[in-house]
Amino acid sequence: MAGVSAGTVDRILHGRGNVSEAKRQAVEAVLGKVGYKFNIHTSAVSLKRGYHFVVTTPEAGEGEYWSSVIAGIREALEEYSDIQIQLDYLFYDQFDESSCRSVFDSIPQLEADGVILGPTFRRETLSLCEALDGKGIPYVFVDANIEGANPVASYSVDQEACGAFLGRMLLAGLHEGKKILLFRSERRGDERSSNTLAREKGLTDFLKANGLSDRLIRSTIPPTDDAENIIVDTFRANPQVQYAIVLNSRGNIIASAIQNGLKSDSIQLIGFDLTRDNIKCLEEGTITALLCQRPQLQGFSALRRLISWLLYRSREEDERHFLPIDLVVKENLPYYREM
Amino acid sequence: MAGVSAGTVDRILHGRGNVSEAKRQAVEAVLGKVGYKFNIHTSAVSLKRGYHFVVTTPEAGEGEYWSSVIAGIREALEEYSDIQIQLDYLFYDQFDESSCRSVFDSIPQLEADGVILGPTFRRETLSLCEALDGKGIPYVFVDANIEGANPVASYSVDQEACGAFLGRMLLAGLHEGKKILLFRSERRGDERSSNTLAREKGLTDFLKANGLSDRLIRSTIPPTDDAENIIVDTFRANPQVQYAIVLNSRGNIIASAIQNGLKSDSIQLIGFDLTRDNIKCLEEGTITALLCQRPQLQGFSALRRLISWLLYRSREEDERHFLPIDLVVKENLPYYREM
DNA sequence: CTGTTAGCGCATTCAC
DNA sequence: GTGAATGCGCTAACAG
Repeated sequence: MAGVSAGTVDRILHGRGNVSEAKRQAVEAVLGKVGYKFNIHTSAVSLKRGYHFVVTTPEAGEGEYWSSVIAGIREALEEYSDIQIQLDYLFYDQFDESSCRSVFDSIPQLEADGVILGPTFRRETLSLCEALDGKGIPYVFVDANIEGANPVASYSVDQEACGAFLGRMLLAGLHEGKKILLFRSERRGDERSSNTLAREKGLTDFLKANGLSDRLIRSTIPPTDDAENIIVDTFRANPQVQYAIVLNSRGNIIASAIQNGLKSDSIQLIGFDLTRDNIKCLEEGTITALLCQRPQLQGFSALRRLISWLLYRSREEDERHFLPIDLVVKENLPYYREM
Repeated sequence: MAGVSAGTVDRILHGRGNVSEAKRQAVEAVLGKVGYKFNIHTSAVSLKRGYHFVVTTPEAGEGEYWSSVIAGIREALEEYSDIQIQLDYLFYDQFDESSCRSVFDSIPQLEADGVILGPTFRRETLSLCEALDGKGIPYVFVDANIEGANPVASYSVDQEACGAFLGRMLLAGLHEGKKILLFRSERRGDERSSNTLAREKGLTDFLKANGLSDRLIRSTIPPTDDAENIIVDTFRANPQVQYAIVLNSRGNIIASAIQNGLKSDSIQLIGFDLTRDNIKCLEEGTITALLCQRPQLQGFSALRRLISWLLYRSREEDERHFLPIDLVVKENLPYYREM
């Protein structure tokens, strides 16, 4: 239609240059007129080369949060199995900044075609992103977005909204004179994760807005072996507690403490994430509800985005994607096998 | 690898016959060994023919439940835009059995390649399915499964689990001595929908199991113009009500009644489905929570399943798919734009 | 029953 | 700068 060959159209589609301005305009006019849509699958078939991606996240123990993200990445790999993709997984210790640094430092030298990045430490992440920017290597964030970096996209949930959502649940169920006990976990050398902090901010803002601030009691889970005893003591010292809250995925620890030390079933426990341990607690009824953030979909979307970026430099307006926040209880759990 | 031509492999892959047993076995052995995976997209490209599907559901007014299902179908159409698909939409009146019958009766003559079916009336549905079975036309259910039919697949949620889920929410929040007011809607000539009945069963079973049966009050929304007054009167007659429940997508009607006639903000209203009216109520705070059943994903999955069935006779073990049950409140609503 | 040929949208290579 | 030729997985049409 534009009087040019397939080769020229291909050069235009991929912005490879070596095309005269006149032909470019002619072809783009036709493309618009016929509503051309790039076909990523036939493209992949004829594409000879493969891609090499690096995936770097905190260690993903079986049944834990990050392994769901990885599972999502694997599903995308399956979905796009017509494309030859090699993945390198580089895990770091999310409680050890120097472990993160040494892993991140090694990544730019790998000359990957793209990186999927589960960030924890802001400084290390920014330094890695800067190096990747310098080499023109695209990267995508999962689980959290880091301000100041230039990712192709990020897939996470609005953590403050999570906190507010949690507040809404409490508001709906809190009885006259009862209290909310919020457990923070304290771990070796760990400044608390930014996700957890954002959740707490969302929660406290919500409680304040609804006049419930004085119902909130804060407590700390020590990293020591006698944590369970201390948790039990905290509950004993606060018999008015109706809700126990844990803002990370370790709700199962509180569940065991209640179960073993308190033998109470009047306390409602709300936690985060469908980890294997948490699922078990939900089934047994020792955890009432979990807030979840579609980790599989995060991983899936991240890899898909890298592929579409590399095969076709598709740009979108807002590349900060916020995924839904799900509430999972015993009754809807069986249907929450993601995707 | 099996010493046969592409044509023979193609015949085997699609079970088109005209292949000797020996070659079939040889090829299938190789297929298994190399982990062959059918590529639906390149298949579609070389496929000359298009497909013609019929979609038949209750009328899908803008912003209503069924329009989300349709939206999901449209998304799948987009996703598989490399395949030429023509869709015929045939809507019927879900409160008028004879409307359904006349629409369903016309479908077998259309000689479609496949049908997506949103069932309401059991008898009409079974009769249509029988006709389609006779013609070898595949069909997929959305929103509900009808026992006795032979669909390629069905995509719905477990409605009893929905009811139990709802019960769980009530159990968590119900205060001492407070009541639950369940509204049933009564409409012209309408036996109540089987989905609504299943939800009610799930709810009542749950309440009974948790010793809350005596907290439940049942009421009826008449189909008349003075419905709002009657609803208000019901609330006035039951001042102990803490929760109001509507098991269909018309929760917004109760919301207006409370808002206009009662001016109370102490009643928590829980409904179903992210319809436009319900979304508005959620944002305004007149509805506390909605249970949702991924209507878009239902539609999307249904069309995708028909395509994969026709392009490749992929069989799966259990083709009764139960989608997740989501809880949406004001705080997570912004992130629930499906898919 | 089976193989060959042509062609789908796409990417690459190479000659001009 | 540009177009022609080749090949990817796949299906269709046809010859034998």
